[in-house]
Amino acid sequence: MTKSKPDGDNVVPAARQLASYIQRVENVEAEIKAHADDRKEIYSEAKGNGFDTRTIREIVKRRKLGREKTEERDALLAVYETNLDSILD
Amino acid sequence: MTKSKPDGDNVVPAARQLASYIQRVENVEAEIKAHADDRKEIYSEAKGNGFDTRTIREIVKRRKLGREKTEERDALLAVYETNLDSILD
Amino acid sequence: MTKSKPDGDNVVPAARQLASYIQRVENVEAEIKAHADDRKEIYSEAKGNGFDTRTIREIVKRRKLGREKTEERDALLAVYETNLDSILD
Amino acid sequence: MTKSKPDGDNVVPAARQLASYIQRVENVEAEIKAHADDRKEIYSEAKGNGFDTRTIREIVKRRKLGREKTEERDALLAVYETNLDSILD
DNA sequence: GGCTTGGAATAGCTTC
DNA sequence: GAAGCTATTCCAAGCC
Repeated sequence: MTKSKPDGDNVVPAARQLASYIQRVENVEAEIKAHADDRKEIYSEAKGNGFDTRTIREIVKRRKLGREKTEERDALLAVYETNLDSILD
Repeated sequence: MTKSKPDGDNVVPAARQLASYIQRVENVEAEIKAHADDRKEIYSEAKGNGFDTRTIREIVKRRKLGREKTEERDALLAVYETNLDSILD
Repeated sequence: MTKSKPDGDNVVPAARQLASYIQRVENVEAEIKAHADDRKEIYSEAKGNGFDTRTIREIVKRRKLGREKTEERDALLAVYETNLDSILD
Repeated sequence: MTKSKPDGDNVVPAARQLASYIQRVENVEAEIKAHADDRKEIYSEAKGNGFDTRTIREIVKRRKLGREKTEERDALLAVYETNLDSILD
């Protein structure tokens, strides 16, 4: 036997550490949820004022991606669609 | 004509309002991302200390669901699996 | 007691039915997986021939949505972005 | 100029190839959708006969994972939850 | 081999 | 309350 100390010295600290991780995760998830609720409210308010939330979401995405990449993707899409126009549909 | 005011009095305010929504969404998304990064770090730290993050995630989920519902689901799963044991595999 | 028949007359048939559902689901999921693998191969081949798979995926989505709705969405996005141009960034 | 041939000799074949990929993808996606609908119907039928579809889905997942891994995960979850019992809640 | 993108599934919200 | 849509989460695979 390599140790004479009771399990409590190993297991319990590990359990406490595990509990700590779980509570920390639960705390940050509570924050995330609060902000997600805020966002939902913003969209709800925008919708109430006649804006299309889908389009707003898309704009937010495009801005996050960056103007340059967004334009590249738009351009490539246009090329592909132009080429297809004479063939499909 | 019901209005003599130029469009600017309508369109521009709408544009400003749209811009405001977008910025508010971007602000809360920045907060969400910060907290999500925190959570990722907690899991990373837990993993570094030998914990299984998948299991921790599952526990977090089960706690969020509540003890009662969790136990109900466990019980039902056990029933179904017991019944299947004599038939499948 | 409302019934003198052994449980087997109720439980076992239910268990058999449950097993049947599970196997039917597993069968269709095998089919789905096979086709999903096919799709992956097609994209892989397209990529090997120099096509951008992200753009192809987007085109597939747009075609699924339908030309009309796609154009509506594009148009609304353009309006929103034009209005924002003078305000944000 | 390295080539005297008209663009058509390059662009159009590429366009045709692109169109071919798109149609092949659309074909396999139609198959996938058909099978996904089948699966939905199976679950719907199971539900109509009193089964809990969430539990059936879980069983299908567990069987896909394999008995061994499933039992390992269950065991680890039990260990973690036992250790937490004395600390959290 | 890890990390980041992409796909699938689940769950929640919205709409009818 | 059912059904579609959206968003998030989870998992796998491909890239670095």
